[in-house]
Amino acid sequence: MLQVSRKFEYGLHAVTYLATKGLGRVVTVKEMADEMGFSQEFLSKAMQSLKRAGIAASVQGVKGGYMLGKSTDAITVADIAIAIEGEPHLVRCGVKADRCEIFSSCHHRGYMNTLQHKIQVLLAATTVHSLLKEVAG
Amino acid sequence: MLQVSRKFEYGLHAVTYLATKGLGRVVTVKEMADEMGFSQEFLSKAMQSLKRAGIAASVQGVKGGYMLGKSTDAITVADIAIAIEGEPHLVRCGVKADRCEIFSSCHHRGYMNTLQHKIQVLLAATTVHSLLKEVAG
DNA sequence: TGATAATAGGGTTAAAATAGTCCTGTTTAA
DNA sequence: TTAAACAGGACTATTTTAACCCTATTATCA
Repeated sequence: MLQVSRKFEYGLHAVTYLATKGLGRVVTVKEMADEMGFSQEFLSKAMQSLKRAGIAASVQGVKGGYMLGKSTDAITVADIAIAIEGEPHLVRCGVKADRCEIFSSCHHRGYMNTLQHKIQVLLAATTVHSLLKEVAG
Repeated sequence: MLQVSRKFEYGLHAVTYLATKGLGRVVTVKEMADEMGFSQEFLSKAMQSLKRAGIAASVQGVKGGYMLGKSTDAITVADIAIAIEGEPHLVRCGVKADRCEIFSSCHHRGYMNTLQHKIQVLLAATTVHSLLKEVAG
């Protein structure tokens, strides 16, 4: 329950990595994968998602790679999560109301939706900029 | 990402079901499974977890079944989650530090631990009693 | 006292989600 | 025109979750 996917972790690490390299510097997926010990192909998928969301920008061709698409204080952890995992659905009936057999008498759907919103607020409250100031504990 | 397991949903529904039946009334797994459209065997596992955590109490033998083990305002959503899923680990390095390849230079471990704690606080802030007053939306 | 209806729980299988790989195409610097 | 990189579709492997099966135990009741 409530565990973040590896793809999200890769994406978050990649963003902080790019951030430490500065806004303009182009970094290859290979460099990041080697540096952090991730699967290059899989990290590549995460980068593509980040690019589509505008969080990263890419340069194609030889000497190509990725860089940040925005400043570090314009990217929140929520942005990265949504880019990589899509909109979260804490509880199943949020996704498929017709599948839930006790939909009409459900006692916790409202609560779960509220909870999901609160978690989203928590994620949106942290920018990459503030994350970089964190010390590993 | 960030989706609750079916076992937890079953458990939560079962607890609210027991709560509506009153503290003393013994209810069988069969009744709950039929009523809510769940797998009887799987719900049974969830009930066993809830019992071990003291959230539910059981009566064995014919005429046996489950009832709540505490009053509804002494059971939080966090209690149910921990009973069924164990302590949550939002991020992997919280589970296996030695497996994480960038442990020493990790920029987000501290943040993730804090985040996890905040989510736990959110879950602990809702009792079954307050949940029953929620209206499905 | 034996049949039955229930919880308790170990072990196994099935299904779904996640993680990772492979391959082909496109872009572009040198 | 070659090579290094991104882009992305399709596939496979692994892991996790969900469900099922089977046996044991408990306790009611005819």
